[in-house]
Formats: sequence, structure tokens, C-alpha cells
Amino acid sequence: MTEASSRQSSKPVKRAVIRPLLRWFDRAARDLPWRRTKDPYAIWVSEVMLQQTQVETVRPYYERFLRRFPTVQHLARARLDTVLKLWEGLGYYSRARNLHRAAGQIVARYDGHLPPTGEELVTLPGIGAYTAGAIASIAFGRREPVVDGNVTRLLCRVFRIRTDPKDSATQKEIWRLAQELLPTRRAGDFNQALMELGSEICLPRRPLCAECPLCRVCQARQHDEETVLPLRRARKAIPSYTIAIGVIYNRQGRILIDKRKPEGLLGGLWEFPGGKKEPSESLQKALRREVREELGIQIRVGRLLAVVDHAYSHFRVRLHAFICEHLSGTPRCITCSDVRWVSPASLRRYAFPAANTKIIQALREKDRRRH
DNA sequence: AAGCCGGGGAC
DNA sequence: GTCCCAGGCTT
Repeated sequence: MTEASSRQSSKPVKRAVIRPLLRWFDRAARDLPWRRTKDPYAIWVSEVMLQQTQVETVRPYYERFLRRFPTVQHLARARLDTVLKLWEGLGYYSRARNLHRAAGQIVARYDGHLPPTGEELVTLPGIGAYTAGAIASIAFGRREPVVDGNVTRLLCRVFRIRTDPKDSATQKEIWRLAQELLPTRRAGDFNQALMELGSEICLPRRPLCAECPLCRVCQARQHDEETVLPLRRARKAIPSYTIAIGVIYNRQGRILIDKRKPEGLLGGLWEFPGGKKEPSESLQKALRREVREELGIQIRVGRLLAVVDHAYSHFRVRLHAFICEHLSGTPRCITCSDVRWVSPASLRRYAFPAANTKIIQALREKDRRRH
């Protein structure tokens, strides 16, 4: 069974979403200027202004714009400069240019009336899938879905969608869910309720689940995942580093270890000296360079002891550990916070990162073979 | 699929 | 100050 087919919104699930959501909306809906009109033109203007822009920012612009251009014809006749001036400060000025262009097309092609279907609306400049669905459902009462950032977040949580909402397969699934959930009546209110709940309750970082009418059906909530969903980003190819490290012996058979700075990755842990290999250098050269830079000593790099792969949350490393010999210089901390010569047996008293303990393992096995 | 377009609010 | 937000269009 695929992920998608396991996430059908069955009849009972639909009811458990639609009824509390509409009931909540009836009680909690904000009184917004564009909710007081049924004029498709006014709703269109509001939806375009609301793209990427928050309600309180839009409010004064919307009022001024409709006073100045009360109908599609007024807007179509206006000069672009005038339209842009009214848009000044709202940002994303292509929205204003497209609005103006679309007004011309609506007059020319539709006798000044916005077409009622998403299919037609989406052909107009500046109207994409979201805005087309919003106008069709809110202004014309059609049963068409909307998916914006709020709906995406809400549905990812309610249906516990754990794939990246940006990738197209997930987008498709979210649109399908938004379509399936639509009630036969009040589709426009339902869509607005989804978006309102997303923007007021199902907040990005700290959702107010205690006040949410969908708390009981929310799958993310049931799994304590409401703050980790939706997935923030596609795991962009995590970087991979090649590291050369040295198990450096002195004449007395002791091994050199250094302590990492207290802050940052693996802070305060002990490790074998070494570091990242640059693309242009060999592992051996990288190791000699790193040890010189970190501790100010010269070494001779001997045979390869072990190769260890290790994955951190943000990157991967491949460690190449070499048996080395101390040649000259007294080790001193340049980029670490402590440094020590220790006997092989006492390595176990120091805290090492997991990747380093694998190297200690290899070291023990080598010594066992020698004895 | 990835980058661009602007401003605002949270922290 | 920095991080996060996000629809439509272009490449």
C-alpha cells in the first residue's frame, strides 16, 4: 500500500474535519473588509494583495485601492503608473502589473466580469492555482480547493504528511486532500476556515493546539509531531568530508590526543588530531598540515590503521586513521583547548566521539595481534 | 526543480 | 540584527 492510498479522507474523517472547522469559523472568523462583499472583483483584488502578505498589511491598501478603482473597468482604464503608486510599499510589484493586465483582458474577453471557474481564471496573468481556487470558491461558491502556505501546514499536520511539502508528489497529495475534504455546501467558507485556522491557530512554530477545533483528529498531534511537521526543507544533499587523523606515538609509546574547544560540534570531547583533506592534497599531506596547524609539531605518517564512516545530522565524514610517529616540536594547543600524551591503556578514560571510538577499537585489535 | 520577487513579524 | 514566511512566474 502506498503512502497516498493510506491517507484517504474517509466519510467519518471528512465529517470530523468539516463540522468542527465550520463551527469554529462561524464563531472565530475575523471581520475583514473583503469578507463583507460578494463582488468577485473585490475578492480578486484582496486575494492578489494577500499573496505573500499578511492581513493587517493588506487592509489599508485594499480600502484605498477599491475606493480608487471600484470596478474592473476603472482598473482597466487606469494608467499602470497610477496602479503602481497605490501599490507602493506592498512589494512584489509584478502583482500590480499583472492585476492591471488581467483587468484589460477581463474587459476584452469577459465583458468586464470575472469568469467563475478556476480553469478560466488561471489563464489570467497573476492568477495561479491558489488564487483561481480562492475566487471560484469564495466569490462564486464553486466546490474548488485552495492550497496556500497555511493549508499546506494544516494538512501536513492533520494527516501527518512526512514528506517535503515542496516536492511535486506531496503537493499533488495536498491538493487532492483539499479537494476531497470540500463540503458540498459552503465550500468558500470551508476554504477560508482552513486558511484562517492555519494563520491564527496552527502556527508555524508553536501551534495553539489547545484552541484548535481539529485537535482530536490531528494525526501529528497524536504523535507529538505538530512542531516538526511540515518538514522544513528537502534534505539538500548533505556535505561529505574526507578526514585524515593520526594516532601519533612518541618514543615512550604514548599516544597524542587533544581536547576540542568547549563550544560547538563535539565540544569538550577528546580526539585524535587531524582534519579535513583539501581536494588538491593527499591524505598524508593533509594530516601533516593539520597536525602542524593544530599542535605545531612535525610527524611522520605511517601505515593506514582504519577507515571509518560516520554520519552526523548535517554532514557525513569518512575518517582515515594513520599510525604516525612524532618527529619534532612540543605539542601545544593552537586550535584546541588541551593536549596530552597518554598510554594506550588509558585511552579508555577519555571521552571520544563515536567515530573515534571505532578507531580505538581498531587500535586494540592491532595491539592484540602484535602480542 | 530552483531562483527570483519585497516586506513584515517573531525571536 | 537574523531567521522565517510564501504564490506566481521565469529559467
